Amino acid sequence: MDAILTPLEPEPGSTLADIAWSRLKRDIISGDRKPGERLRIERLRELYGIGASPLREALQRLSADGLVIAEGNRGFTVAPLDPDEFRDLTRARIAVEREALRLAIAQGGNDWEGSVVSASYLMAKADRETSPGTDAWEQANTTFHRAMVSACGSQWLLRVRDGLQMLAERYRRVSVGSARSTRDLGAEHRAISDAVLARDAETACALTTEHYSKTEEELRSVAQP
Amino acid sequence: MDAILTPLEPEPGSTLADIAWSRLKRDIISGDRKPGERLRIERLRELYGIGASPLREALQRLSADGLVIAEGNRGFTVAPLDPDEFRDLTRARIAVEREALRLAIAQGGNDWEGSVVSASYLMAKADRETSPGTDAWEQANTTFHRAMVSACGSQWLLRVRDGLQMLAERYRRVSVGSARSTRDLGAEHRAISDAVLARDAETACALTTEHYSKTEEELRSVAQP
DNA sequence: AAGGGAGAGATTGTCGATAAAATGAAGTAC
DNA sequence: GTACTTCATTTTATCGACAATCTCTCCCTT
Repeated sequence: MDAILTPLEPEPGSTLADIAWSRLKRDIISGDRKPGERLRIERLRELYGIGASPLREALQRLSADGLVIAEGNRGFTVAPLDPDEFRDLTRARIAVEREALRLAIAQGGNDWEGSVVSASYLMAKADRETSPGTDAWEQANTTFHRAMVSACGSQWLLRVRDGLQMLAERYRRVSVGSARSTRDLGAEHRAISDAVLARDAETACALTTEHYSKTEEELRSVAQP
Repeated sequence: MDAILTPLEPEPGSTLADIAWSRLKRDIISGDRKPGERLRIERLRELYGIGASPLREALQRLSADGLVIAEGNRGFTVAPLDPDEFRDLTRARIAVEREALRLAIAQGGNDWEGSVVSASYLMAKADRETSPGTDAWEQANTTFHRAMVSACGSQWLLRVRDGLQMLAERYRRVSVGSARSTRDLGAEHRAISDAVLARDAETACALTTEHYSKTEEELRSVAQP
């Protein structure tokens, strides 16, 4: 009896600041808000129909997340994209992910194995039917890589990993399209999940490292023609 | 000519939201704001003499940092301390720090070696003259461990590391005092910096892992008598 | 051409009003 | 006595107007 008149997400415990955060995040990651773009409060108010106070709170959170740059008395901008920063980000991501992967492979139980199989199946489907840059593919990719490490046993390691993955996703989504890839991503994903299910930590780490590095090199070559 | 009448930090580009963030952070880490304590805006306004809007923005940032819990329509609280979470945190911290340490040892140049020597000297002094929990010791400790990994070559890895270190510091500062330690922290620190300067990555990683793990176990034994 | 404002425009912060939600205390039915 | 309502109180979240502060540009003086 309450499903008809719901002008905004009626999720329990949600505030306008939360909604603004989640929408801005989505739009920045998808490239809808361009890197370097100034985020003027007045404009955002019109765009999102949300008042200044919740918007400012959301922008502060996003600046802690690394998606937005806040400069005192000079407002907010979408964090710029920089090939060197993506290299840096990739290095950090590989470092964190390798450790998480080793821990997950060492400690994961049956539930984890099940989620790995499930995510691999959906990833294979997405690799066949869609391509990088689409919402569907990106979501499958996010879920796939997260499933591999989800049993690492540390919520904090996962939280850190998720943050880095989010930043990397923005780089990929914005840069993709101009990249004519010769890679077989389906094969790479399959190899990773095979190694994970075989509990071969060293191979899984090596493959994942290569997987992320290749993406980084690919985007680098696009940025510097 | 502007150093006399400065009621608030006159640092360029600083806003009240920044000041509120930094003060709240300091007070939470030092244990001045107790774990689990409710952070009512009205009360904080009186305490810090800052309006509601900048305070809310600061609290949102702190919630992204992990020091504050924000629950929609139920306000903000200082993140609680939980021995299990500290174990989790320590695991994540060790994972990140090991990778950063390996990278720094592999890539560090002369400047880095110099900063390691300098930080070790000051750490040794602090280990002799102060004890864990004091501002002086904690600052030396923070600088010491950061110096070891500062040449890792990834700003993002450092940023993540700093965030975890900050959270861990709060656990240590709040829990210390009740702990009657039998450790020789000076010796542990010396061993670490020796291994680092000898470019012995494996030993340095092993010693750092043990160093952090011992702290975690010590605090665990305090929490469950 | 360098330096120093003046002033326009943005950003940040304050305050009070109001809406929305959670809390807690009675009260009521069973 | 327990569980469920109701209702007043308190807390939180949001808005909108205004004030204060800062930034940046442009123009003027020297």
